[in-house]
Amino acid sequence: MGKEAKSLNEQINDEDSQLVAKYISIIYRSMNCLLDRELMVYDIDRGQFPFLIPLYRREGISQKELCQFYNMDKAAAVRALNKLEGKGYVMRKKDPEDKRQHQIYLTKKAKEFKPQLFEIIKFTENRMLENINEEEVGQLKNTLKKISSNLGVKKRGNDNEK
Amino acid sequence: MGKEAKSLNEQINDEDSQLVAKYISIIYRSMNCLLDRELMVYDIDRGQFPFLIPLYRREGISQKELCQFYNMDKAAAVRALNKLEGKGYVMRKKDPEDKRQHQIYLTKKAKEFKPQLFEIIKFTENRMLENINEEEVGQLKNTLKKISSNLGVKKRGNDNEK
DNA sequence: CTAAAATAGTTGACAAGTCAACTAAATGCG
DNA sequence: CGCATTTAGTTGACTTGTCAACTATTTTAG
Repeated sequence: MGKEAKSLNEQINDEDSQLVAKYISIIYRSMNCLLDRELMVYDIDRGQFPFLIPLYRREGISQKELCQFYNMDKAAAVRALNKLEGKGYVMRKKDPEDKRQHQIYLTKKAKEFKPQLFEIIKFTENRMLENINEEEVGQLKNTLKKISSNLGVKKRGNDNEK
Repeated sequence: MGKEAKSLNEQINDEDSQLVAKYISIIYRSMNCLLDRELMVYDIDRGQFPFLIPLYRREGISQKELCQFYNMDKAAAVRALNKLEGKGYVMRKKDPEDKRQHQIYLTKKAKEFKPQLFEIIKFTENRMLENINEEEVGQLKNTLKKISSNLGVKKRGNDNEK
């Protein structure tokens, strides 16, 4: 196999190599690796930090609302918040008006971590979007938003019609 | 709960709700759910079928090449191919010229499955891209390709510089 | 030629995330 | 009211996928 310089992607260059689904999964996984590396020195993982973001805007929201923010399974939220609580980033309080729900609050540790976290988020976002101009990014977000909403809301376990 | 019609995303509508990273992960997960549902009736899972795609174009390629096609970890390929082999979709042969490598071939079962598989792939792709015109899709693929290459190749375990 | 380095594949341990089944509280309807 | 349904959260079992450490070949340099 002396000079097999061309990758499979260069040799096989048809529709199936250009699927949006393929790009999405490659980007998702690569992005995760990048985040793992950036977060390595901190006491928090890729699966947990996203839940802090909506909380920085508004504390006291419920796990349900956090799930909706990311269209994510309830079980994932429980587990991420358990870890965040264990590591001292959030506190859960029973909602006095509806004892099924929790109200989630940030600790001092989480508030102090905010600048570093947003630095990492910005870094990652910039890294992904290197050499892509602002207009193109705007168009991208627009299209991705449509795709999310095309796929959206059709979960089975969580909240079905009726 | 009475009239809490606005979701968190509608209330909190700043930069952090518009991150490309956020859209990517929402789309990735929703797309997986959709695929799981479509594949449910077949004897193959979401983690396995992607490896068939390059094989439909060219048989005999190695696990390494399959990994490169998806920028995926070697371990993931081993496991997916073990399942594909177990279910009778592929066969592995030792490459006679380099006994470290395997050459991977499709079975009759895999070849017969091809039309249904491509139907599902097309369905999923169409579902994601509903109401998005061709030009926009082209632009999207273009941008996603740039992002993949911005993130690309910087794996630690697999093949580093030098 | 031979020892060292690189490469393909494998395995174990782990994180993330889904689904399904469950609990407990709240709501709705007879 | 009081029973049935819905809802928020929890748990167990499972699939994907990563990293790190390992084996067995192959390649490279001395």
